Amino acid sequence: MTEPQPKGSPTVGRRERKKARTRAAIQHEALRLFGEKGYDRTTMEEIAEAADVSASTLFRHFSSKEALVLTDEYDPLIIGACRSQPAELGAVEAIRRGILGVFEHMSEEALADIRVRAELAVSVPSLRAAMLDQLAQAIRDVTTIVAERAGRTSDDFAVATLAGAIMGVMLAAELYWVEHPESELFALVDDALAHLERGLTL
Amino acid sequence: MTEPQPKGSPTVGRRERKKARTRAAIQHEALRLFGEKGYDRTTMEEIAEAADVSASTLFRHFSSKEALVLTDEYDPLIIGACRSQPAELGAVEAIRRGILGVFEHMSEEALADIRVRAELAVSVPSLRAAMLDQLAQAIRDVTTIVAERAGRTSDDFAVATLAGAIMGVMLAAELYWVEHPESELFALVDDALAHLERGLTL
DNA sequence: CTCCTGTTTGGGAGTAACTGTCATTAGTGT
DNA sequence: ACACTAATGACAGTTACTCCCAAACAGGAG
Repeated sequence: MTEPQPKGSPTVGRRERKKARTRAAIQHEALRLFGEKGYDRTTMEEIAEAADVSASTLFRHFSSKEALVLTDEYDPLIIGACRSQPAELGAVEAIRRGILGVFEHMSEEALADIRVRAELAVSVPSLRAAMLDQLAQAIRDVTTIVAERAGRTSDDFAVATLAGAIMGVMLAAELYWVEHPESELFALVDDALAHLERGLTL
Repeated sequence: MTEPQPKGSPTVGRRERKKARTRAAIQHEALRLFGEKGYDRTTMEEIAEAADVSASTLFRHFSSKEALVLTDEYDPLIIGACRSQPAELGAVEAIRRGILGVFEHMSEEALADIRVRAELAVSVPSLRAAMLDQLAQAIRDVTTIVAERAGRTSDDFAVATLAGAIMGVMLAAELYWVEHPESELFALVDDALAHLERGLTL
């Protein structure tokens, strides 16, 4: 066990850096091509070509074409942010603040990226479909958070129901956002969760 | 314009009946094979073989492998049932009664079918994914119903939020049901919507 | 520097879900 | 019986994805 990172590099050696760069390059080229030519009209081979890697390598980094669009690193951040909210807050409020906290610290670039992905994810059937896997994972995560704050187990049906409602209103916000381009995602998510906390009265 | 249906046949002629029978046979064999061999280990050709049709015909009836599991005829029934609830009921209550009304009139066989599908839809990634398309459509349908009852437009964000919450709690009920086989789907859906109407208090 | 080890990559063969086309068959209205 | 349309079948082609094996390469030990 000699020191793993001798100098400035905070995480790892050249190997992993190269890997990360390759991965980023692939995703970058993929999103570019999807934007230029359309998702369906872009083949995995073209993406591999553009990123100057073999098709094998592409599939090792991204297990599916959908993953090229849907993969991001925000979910763990949001979960952490929700968890670290003051304990006296209710679950919905904690999640609301957690989400908005993460959004606030994002660059304009990253936000634009999210919008592109969301538009793709809504307009391309196979992507729209693949999103549910993310949604299901999100429901599980939310269930855990809700259970923690309520002092109940994740098996509690009331907890599951609330988690479902939370993800439901957030999904509705996202869909509304894509259909109304002039709106702002944060504001909608904020509104939706606030509306939920007030009991969804019309 | 001579009379389309001369005798007792309420809808159509032999051609469409045959078509419907072929379609039903395909789906039946598909679900059987999926149950026996597993979804991934069953090919479209095997299904075509088992239903005694060509692969072409299979794809004409079901545009994708997922559609074989996810296609059903209940959504329009449920929508109709919700619409025909007394006008004085709130949206959530109308939907609750509409859904339970349809479920009540279903045979044990049909219910078992639904269970098999739900289990497949949860356990098989590509199906889990494809469900979101159904979910999105359901959210749109629910949005319409909610808007009607609230005397608002479908563009109203509060309406969209409520619709999202309704589908969210129903999805949560379905997921809970699959994870807790001893529970009853109706009861869970009923509970979930009732919980929602009471404001999702823990 | 040199060898050794484990990881990343590339290449190629193979599978299976689709797609499109065209000829054939089978119901339907006249 | 005859024409018309809808359903089917057969076939070739595309593409996402998997498996496998060999080459290149980074990192540590002698």
